[in-house]
Amino acid sequence: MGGGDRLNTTGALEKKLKKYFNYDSFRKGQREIIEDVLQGKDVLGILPTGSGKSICYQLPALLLPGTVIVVSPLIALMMDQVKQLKAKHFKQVIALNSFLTPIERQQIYQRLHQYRLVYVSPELLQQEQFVFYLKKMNISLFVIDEAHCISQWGHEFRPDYMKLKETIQIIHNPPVLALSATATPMVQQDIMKSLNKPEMNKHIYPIDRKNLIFSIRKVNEHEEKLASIIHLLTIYKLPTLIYFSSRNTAEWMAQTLAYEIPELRVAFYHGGMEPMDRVAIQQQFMNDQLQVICCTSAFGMGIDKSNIRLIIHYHLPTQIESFVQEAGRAGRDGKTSLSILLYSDKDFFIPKQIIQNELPSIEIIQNAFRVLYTLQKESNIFSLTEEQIEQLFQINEIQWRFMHAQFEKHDIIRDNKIIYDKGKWKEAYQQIVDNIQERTRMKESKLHEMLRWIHEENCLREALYQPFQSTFTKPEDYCCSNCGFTVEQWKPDIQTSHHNQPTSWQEKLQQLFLIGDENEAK
DNA sequence: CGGTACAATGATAGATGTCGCCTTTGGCCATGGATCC
Repeated sequence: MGGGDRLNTTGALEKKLKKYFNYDSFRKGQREIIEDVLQGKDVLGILPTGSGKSICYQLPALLLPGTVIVVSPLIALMMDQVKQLKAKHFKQVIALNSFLTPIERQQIYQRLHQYRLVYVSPELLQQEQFVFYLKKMNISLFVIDEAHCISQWGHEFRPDYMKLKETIQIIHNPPVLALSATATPMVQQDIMKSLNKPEMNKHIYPIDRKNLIFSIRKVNEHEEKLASIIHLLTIYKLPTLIYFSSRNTAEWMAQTLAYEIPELRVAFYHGGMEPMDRVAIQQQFMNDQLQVICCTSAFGMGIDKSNIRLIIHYHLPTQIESFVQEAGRAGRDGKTSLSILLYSDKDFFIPKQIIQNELPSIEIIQNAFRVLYTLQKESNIFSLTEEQIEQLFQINEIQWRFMHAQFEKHDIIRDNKIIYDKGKWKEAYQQIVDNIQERTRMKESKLHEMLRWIHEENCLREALYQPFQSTFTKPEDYCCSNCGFTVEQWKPDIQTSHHNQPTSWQEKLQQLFLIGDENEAK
């Protein structure tokens, strides 16, 4: 491609950007990624939150012939994006999910090629019927949004994330764009490996946030945590998230706080709640009708509230990546915000247990092979209900998902049939066991990394970002509790965070037109 | 003892009735979209 062509392309890019998204210029990273994408290269993009990642595929969707497929981890995220695009008069876009009736779904499948942008879950990509239609289409780009989910969820919790590489093959190898706001070099490697794309063009930008203050407070008893939280919430009436590793504790804290601080508007949020309730709580928090949410890790992805000022960790996550994500939900507007982790030595046990429960034990694997062998002798058809599986294999649903994915991977179960081969089974058993041991070791070392950070004596900021990138920006004023910061000296900017502050007419108009946050975050 | 999602299915309680039925004022039946496991 000659220089002249390049210039024309660039001009066209900006024109489209203005026309469809009403931005005058690109933000850092966007142009570089889009140019690579338009040239058909495979791209891995790590851009900080609020930097307009979605433009990186939405704009190419308008320019490229054919359809762009976007793999998204949450239905709510897909719906949100589609809503925003439709408000911008980008109509050839759809989110496919279980909210559609089977009839609607059929109709959409048949005219799928008419859409420029199609959002799907990784699970849907395993539906044969859906892939049947995809195969016949011209797919110009295959996007994985929130690509760290491959690494974070794909190995056990949502194994369909690990099958994306097969889908990419089946739909005739379109260019791939993987995007995330949080990925250590290790996670980047994992993403590229699981997509079977070792040669992706990397566009990595720093993700450190200089407006966040990091603070760790060590306590002896849980009562001290409660006292600390009550103290903090009495001083600071700010949009706040408190993270827990257990649903019960989150509920208990919400109730206790409501009792202890009567004027506080507080709620709890976790994955075990009704979908309707979850949406309601989230909305009330967004609209500043709720000030504090006691939540598990279920609360976060897709929460686009710019003025969260305080993140408290009552429990510690199993890895630094999760902590950075959760703490990073504060101060999206760039204003100084505070992350406080409350730690007692006993807390080590919870993440340790969670890690242990994620994968089946060796005994369970042995038993599973025995059970499968017995079943296979009677009939090679594998059809059991969930209850039967839990009974026979002594396993929970999540562990079974992992096992089932492993059995399919090693060709022990195929199309609900058990295929017996002594040699193959023996080898598969060894590989599965090795895999589990390796994964568990890795998780434990990640937990230790988290604990090492908690016990760090030098700058917390430096130690926190060190696994992610080589450099970071040191703030002028407050840095962390190891660099002389104490909670008492913090004077947050109350102006923008107080719920009674009237929003400007521009903001109201923006909300009305569902234009989203992309203009505000600087 | 502890956490994350999606899709697809079957059971269930509650609303509806392009003039539902029968009769007088609600009770009963078939139907098929939400909701809960």
